[in-house]
Amino acid sequence: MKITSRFTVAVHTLLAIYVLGKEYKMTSDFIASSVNVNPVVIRRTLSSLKTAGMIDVKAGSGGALPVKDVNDITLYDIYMAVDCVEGGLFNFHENPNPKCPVGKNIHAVLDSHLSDAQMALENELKGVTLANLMEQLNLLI
Amino acid sequence: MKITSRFTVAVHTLLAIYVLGKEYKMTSDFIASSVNVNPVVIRRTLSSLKTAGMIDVKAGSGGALPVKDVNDITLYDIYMAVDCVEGGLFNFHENPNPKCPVGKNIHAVLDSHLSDAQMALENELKGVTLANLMEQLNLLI
DNA sequence: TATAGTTGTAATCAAAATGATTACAACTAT
DNA sequence: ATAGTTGTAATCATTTTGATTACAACTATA
Repeated sequence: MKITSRFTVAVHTLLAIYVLGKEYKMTSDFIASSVNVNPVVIRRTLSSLKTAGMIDVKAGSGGALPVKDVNDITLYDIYMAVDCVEGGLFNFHENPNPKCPVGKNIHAVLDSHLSDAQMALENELKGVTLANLMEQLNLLI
Repeated sequence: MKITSRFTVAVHTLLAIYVLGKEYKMTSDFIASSVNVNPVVIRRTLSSLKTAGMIDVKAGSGGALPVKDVNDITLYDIYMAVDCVEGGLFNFHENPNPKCPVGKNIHAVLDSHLSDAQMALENELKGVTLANLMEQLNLLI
């Protein structure tokens, strides 16, 4: 299986807010039409990003506003904000047989390698900031 | 979401075959009781591993046998053999709005970074061989 | 060659996760 | 007071997963 699209939706949402926020009021409806998903999906995303301290949203008045500096938001931060891989990236079969020498030790043998692989992925995400993405984006607009 | 347990099941299966194969006949039933899943799940796993050229299984006579050298099987090879992330590790929202400057360019901006992250994970898996795992396992048995 | 023990695979099922959608209360600016 | 929002619960359909049943096909061997 794959990592939930909540992640790319959240990145898209932040880019929209930071890039278009001065020109438009960034309501969930507006963002939803850029991302092309249901506005409720965006409201949930905004809620996560707000909890993570990246943006501000107020019920009633509406419109999301940037809070954090673009250099202080990495892809990893966003990935964490929307709970992509709670409890580890890899699924593990539940009850290996403890009476079998392999079943008994499979976790001891495998866990650290899986964790290393997950960390490698996450470190890569830590190396990309929203500022980087905006820089790339501005060259294309 | 997470990477399917087919992967850890396959690693467990190979370890069982390579470590216990001299002592026992490695039928799907036998392996299933070590992994603690349904024998059919193991037969499907064996089928994938056979297609990848790692083991041999014959209908009728039964019992899986090692084919490849343990130094020539990495965690990445196993991960590929059981199709963990066909079509990319990350889900992407399907139809970003091409009329929006962000929607239009979100793929151009994001794809390479996601691909880099996936490659970082996979490179880590390439660095671990079945020989490494067996070495660790033998210290514990 | 008949048989017992396997594998290969299709079909079905239940469970879990995901995202879509509806609905509506609560809030805020004007 | 109102219009436009957000926040969130509830429901739904879809997809994916792994479990399970069932059975044909195959092989060694008695």
